[in-house]
Amino acid sequence: MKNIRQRLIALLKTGFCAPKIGAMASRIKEPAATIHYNVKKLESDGAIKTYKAVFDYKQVEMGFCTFVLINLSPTEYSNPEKIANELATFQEIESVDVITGDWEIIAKIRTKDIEEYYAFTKRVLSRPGVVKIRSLNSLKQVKTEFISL
Amino acid sequence: MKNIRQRLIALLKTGFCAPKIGAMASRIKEPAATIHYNVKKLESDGAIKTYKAVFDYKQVEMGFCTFVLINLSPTEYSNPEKIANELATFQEIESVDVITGDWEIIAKIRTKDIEEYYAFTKRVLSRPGVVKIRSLNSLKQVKTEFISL
DNA sequence: CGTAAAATTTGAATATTCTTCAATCAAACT
DNA sequence: AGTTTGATTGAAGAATATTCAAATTTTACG
Repeated sequence: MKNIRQRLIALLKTGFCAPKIGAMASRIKEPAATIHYNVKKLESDGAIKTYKAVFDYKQVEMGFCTFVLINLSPTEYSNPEKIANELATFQEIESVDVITGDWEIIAKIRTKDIEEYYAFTKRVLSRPGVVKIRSLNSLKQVKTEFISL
Repeated sequence: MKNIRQRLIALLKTGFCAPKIGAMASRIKEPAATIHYNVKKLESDGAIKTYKAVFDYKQVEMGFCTFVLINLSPTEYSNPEKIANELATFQEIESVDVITGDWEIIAKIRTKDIEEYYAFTKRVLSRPGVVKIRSLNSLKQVKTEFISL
């Protein structure tokens, strides 16, 4: 057993998928060549970033989900995207947004369990520029990535 | 011109994609039949929910992104999932979670612009059981669905 | 341990689906 | 109206996925 499963999950999480031209063609009752043309156009316009899989994250070691609100130090206010971009590099982070209101950044984080989450906060969230964080822990994931669970 | 584009976006947002067996096979240097077997296993285990496209949402009329924190009335505390499930039915809602802390639910919402968002709040978020909401507006989307933008 | 059953891996044949292309049609602009 | 650009289409060809039976590995259990 070569543990191919874990490597496939890593690949499918962000890519290695393709549109089903024929299935869409029959769904909307247009010729496949027409669908093909329109999909290629979406791609070349840059409107489509990637094709990927959505998982039942509990089954693939990413079942613990937390939203983290982050306050930056005043020195970072001129460029909140710097820290946002740093956070975005971690594969545990599903999303990062710079936001309005009492907090500067919101990040959505997926780990296996609370222990891994604790390790992640120590490793990643404790960094210069981050002065305060608040964790909102997901008790129940009802919908993710537009997919109801 | 049949405006096929919009219909394709709607389909690709939640499905109508498939894994690229051959590309993954060469990437991790294993036979295509092996990759095929493992992917089908992930699917039959229910670990994979769907294959879908991720968009540059600004280009597809979903550029305005808001996180909404929701307080429920005490009568809903016994079953926060009821309202969470109701919210999940709307295609504007990317994610819904029941959470710990000062708020019961967090939802991520995508609309074309602030006007559409305002209409959405009036139409959807103003409902029995929801007693208070706070909107955190995204100023800059750095990463979504594990994809850096 | 040892053995049987179950699960996984694999190459090669087959089946399915995508992609291309030249022709046609529609829209936009002078 | 005429010209250019963009969109649609059927059919041929190219590429990719799927199946299957055999070999191998892992797991379960006596």
